[in-house]
Amino acid sequence: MVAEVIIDSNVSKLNKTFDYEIPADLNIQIGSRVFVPFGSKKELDEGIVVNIKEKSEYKVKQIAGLQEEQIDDNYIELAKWMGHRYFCNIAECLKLMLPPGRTSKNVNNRIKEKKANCINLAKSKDEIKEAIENKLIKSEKQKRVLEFMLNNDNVTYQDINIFTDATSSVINALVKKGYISKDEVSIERNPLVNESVARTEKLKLTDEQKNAIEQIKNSGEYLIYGVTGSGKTEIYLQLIEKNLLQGKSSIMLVPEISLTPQTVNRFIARFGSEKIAILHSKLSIGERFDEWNRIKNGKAKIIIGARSAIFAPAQNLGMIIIDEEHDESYSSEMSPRYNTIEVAEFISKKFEIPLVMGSATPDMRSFYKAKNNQIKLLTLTKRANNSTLPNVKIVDMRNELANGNKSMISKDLREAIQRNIENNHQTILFLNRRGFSTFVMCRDCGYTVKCKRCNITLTYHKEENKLKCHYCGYEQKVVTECPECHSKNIKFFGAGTQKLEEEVKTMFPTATTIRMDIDSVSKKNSYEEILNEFKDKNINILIGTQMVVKGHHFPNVTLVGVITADTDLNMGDFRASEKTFQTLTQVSGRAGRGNEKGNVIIQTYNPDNYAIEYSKTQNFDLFYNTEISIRKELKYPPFCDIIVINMSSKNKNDLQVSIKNIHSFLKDKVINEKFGVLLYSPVTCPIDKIKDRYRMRILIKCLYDKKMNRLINETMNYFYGQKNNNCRLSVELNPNNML
DNA sequence: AGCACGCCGACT
DNA sequence: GTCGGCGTGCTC
Repeated sequence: MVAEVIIDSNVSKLNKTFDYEIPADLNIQIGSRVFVPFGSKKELDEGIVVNIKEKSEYKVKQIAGLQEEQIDDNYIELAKWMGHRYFCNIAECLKLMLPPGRTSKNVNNRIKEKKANCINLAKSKDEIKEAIENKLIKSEKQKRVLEFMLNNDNVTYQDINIFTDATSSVINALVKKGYISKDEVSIERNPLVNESVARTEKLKLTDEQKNAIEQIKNSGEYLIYGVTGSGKTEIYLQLIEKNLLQGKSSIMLVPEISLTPQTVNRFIARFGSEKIAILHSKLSIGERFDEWNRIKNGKAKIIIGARSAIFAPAQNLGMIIIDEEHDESYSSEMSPRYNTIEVAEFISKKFEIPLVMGSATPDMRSFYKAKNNQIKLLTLTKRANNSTLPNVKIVDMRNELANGNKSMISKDLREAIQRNIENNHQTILFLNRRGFSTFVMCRDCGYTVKCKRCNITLTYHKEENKLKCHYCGYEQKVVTECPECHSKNIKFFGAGTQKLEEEVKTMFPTATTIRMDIDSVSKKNSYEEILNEFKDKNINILIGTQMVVKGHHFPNVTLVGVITADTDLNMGDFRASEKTFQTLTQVSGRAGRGNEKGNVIIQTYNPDNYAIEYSKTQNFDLFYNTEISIRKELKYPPFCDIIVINMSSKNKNDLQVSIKNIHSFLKDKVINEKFGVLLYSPVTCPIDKIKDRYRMRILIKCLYDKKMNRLINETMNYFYGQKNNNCRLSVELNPNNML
């Protein structure tokens, strides 16, 4: 028998199967993880069997080894489907489904690498010995483990992990073997066991909630559409419980940013931590490995995680829940650029289980499907705790300017903040732009300081007194003289969170403030710490970017101020209105979650824009009706799909030649085969250069069907089949942002 | 991606 | 003569 094997490689040219003979003594199935000789390499390559057949037309080599765990064949199909749909290597997709930390190269190589990493200089056993003898290893514990590795040939990757990301099972194994004393094991590595949470019982449901739970029985897709506070989470909890009683597991996805202890604790309180596994990006490889295994061996039946948790090896999966389904983080920006909702749809169809999505501001696509009965719509109109929606006031900033107020804060907002401080209530100010000011310009010649690598205006950061590129992270000193005309008349325009914080401090000298954006989060405190400090110390004003928008519950926050609602509107993307409405609705939802009625003040230069106007009453239906007719007229999703073919190169000319070539290839096909598609000419990307690479793209509007899929895959094969002058090509399906 | 093969210039 | 630079092409 012959196995078709996908070789573990990200190289486009190797994105196909290779045939290998199955030796009689190995039990090889579809999904088996194997070691195979490949090319003229000395080391074996890792591969995954995706098909088995009688004969091969090639002269085949033999499979050299087999690893224990294997991938469920349904997931092999998923990987194949993803590879085609999202134009990436099947191997890359398969990696998402493998145990964490065991994703590349063969075991020997990984151990070598880890050994090299852990002592930073050793590449072989001799070198490790030498390092130990010469006392280059400082920690006694490390030394003992290194000796352990030297004396044992069958040391596993997990054992080696102890230097960077030890798993609790490895630590325990090493303790048992006497290589580490018990006292040395101070790290409790289960990400959940941090505090004991008091158990909660089922809450009493409203009729709407009851109805929703009753309706969600069979396989199919469901959209729970309900305003903030309408009790979606309680529905999830009770659905999961139903599954649990039938011995089935559930996957619940939440946006990365709202995967906080508060969210998780609510589930622990209901089900206890033993049954729950958490997966998110902040976990170390070791922690992830432990959680993965608890899922795989069936101990954890409730899987809560960010998008990649959709690939968790759930046993007897009974349901998938996607909370805040409109959230951008469900579309992967990195290869493989998959859409989590689509992957979940695939899995739910395959296993014939319900897919439950929830949002207060559903994605246009989902809601359109719901209106057309492709998704079952379950509406929650009432807030569960009977709290009322906040009062929303829209302030026209053009009038402020006319009245001589040059500050970022309008008169109305200033007065409201003042009242809030006096009443000892908290305020959140939202500004979707970090840094101090957006750009630095010479007033005499109009020169603006840009990143040489990305061609993006640099942002001034006052604390560090530096100019930063928000795309590549490049930093430089502040200019005091124009490099072009040598004028000293340099001015800082626009305003970010840092500047806002400064203005707030001047305006309210006695108030306490705290800032939350990428800069303050990554520097000193974690995201969690900032929010806790805000809550526990009853800090007057929290100033932040998008981060403050999602899913937190602050009972004492009664005022939310949106400094500029227009940021998203002006970004030149067909989703601009949708994003604006979503953001405003979400940010408004932060106000008045306790007993006090909340107030929201939205500052804008476009008070008549429908996205802003409808967010005042959080009227999604009204917004949807307006937006959907615009989408239909201009032929945008959900009435079509958008495919973007991105190309980049360090050489501008090579890029132009290459992309023209691809464009004419596409054009011929489209004309000859009479596709109903709109193929646009190659254009320079809005950001024309990132990290020294020039960027151009071709946009295609079409219905992304099998025929279109084949055309794009043919185009990619055509590109990779010729010399490509250091040009890179990547294709995105319905990308999040069009920059 | 590796790795080999092969074609050409540089150097003992 | 042969060592090594890297352009080209293949991997079941």
